[in-house]
Amino acid sequence: MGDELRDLYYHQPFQEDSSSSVVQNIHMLDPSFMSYTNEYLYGSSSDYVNNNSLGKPFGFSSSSPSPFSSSKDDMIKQDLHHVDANININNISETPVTPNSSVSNSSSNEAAGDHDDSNKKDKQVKDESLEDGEDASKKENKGKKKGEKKQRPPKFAFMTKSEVDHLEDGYRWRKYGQKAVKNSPYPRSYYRCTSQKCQVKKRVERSYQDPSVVITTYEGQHNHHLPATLRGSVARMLNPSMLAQPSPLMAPQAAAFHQELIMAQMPQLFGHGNAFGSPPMYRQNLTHPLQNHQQMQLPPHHDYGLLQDMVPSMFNLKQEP
DNA sequence: CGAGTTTGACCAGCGC
DNA sequence: GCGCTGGTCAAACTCG
Repeated sequence: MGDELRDLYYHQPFQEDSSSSVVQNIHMLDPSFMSYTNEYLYGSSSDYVNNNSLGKPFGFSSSSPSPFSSSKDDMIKQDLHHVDANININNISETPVTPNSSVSNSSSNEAAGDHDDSNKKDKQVKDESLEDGEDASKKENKGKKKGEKKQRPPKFAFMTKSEVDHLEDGYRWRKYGQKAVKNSPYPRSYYRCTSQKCQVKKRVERSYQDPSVVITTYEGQHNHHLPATLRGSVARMLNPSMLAQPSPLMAPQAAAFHQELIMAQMPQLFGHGNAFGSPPMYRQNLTHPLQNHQQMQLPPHHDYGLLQDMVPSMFNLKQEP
């Protein structure tokens, strides 16, 4: 538990720059989200996997126990998470809470309490074998030793207020499954990166308690570049303040998903009737505002030539062959 | 026609 | 052992 909690980060991709009307808009959009973020946060994405897979919100404070706590142990677990998260916040005072997203992260060396792990490890074995073209492996892996522990890719989860379920992040994903989430009217979708040899997966589900919140969990790291076209459009589009380099305090996995978090903010930029577009427009297709970026009113002092240089360097953080 | 989505079936782990 | 659940597979389908 301790190790994974050390990897918990709160990161704010936006500078609190009053010159940016965009940022101001974000704060005005959902003033309640600060308290939401502070209240609902688990210590790690693996915690999210364990607890939220049962349809619970991303986290509960001890003062607001989950209505879906089915046992005393669950309640205790939630209290522990809350306490640990607070400790971590105190340790990382320079990384303020994101106004509309909370981030959690865990390493592959997950705590012993992650009872869901072994299940997924076996699945991973199955996937890897299939990739090698061993048709019979699917059956063979059934006989794997029970106690055998396999390394899992790092997981990284965050919540985003968004009207779209699947947030555009520059990568291409193929949906490979959808499951109903217990105690939630909203299904969970499973995506896999379409790039060959890239094992990154992500799960997307909507919080049952606050349907405007999308919970995205990533597993693994991309071993390839972003598609060039998307990279370019994103670079031209984003406010430089959003593209601040990941905090040196961030874990590698967190840094790797920094861009994802930024992109996750974009519905906030475009989806609430501000200068960039109306909510239905965004709901329809996230790329619309990107394509219409010429119409944006950009803060006068920002150097967008520099910006375009910043983006690839930031994205390069994701590459870890 | 290829790429992506849908959806029912299947599998493994866990708790009782 | 059984039922429940999360995760994945894969055939059928849709879309551009």
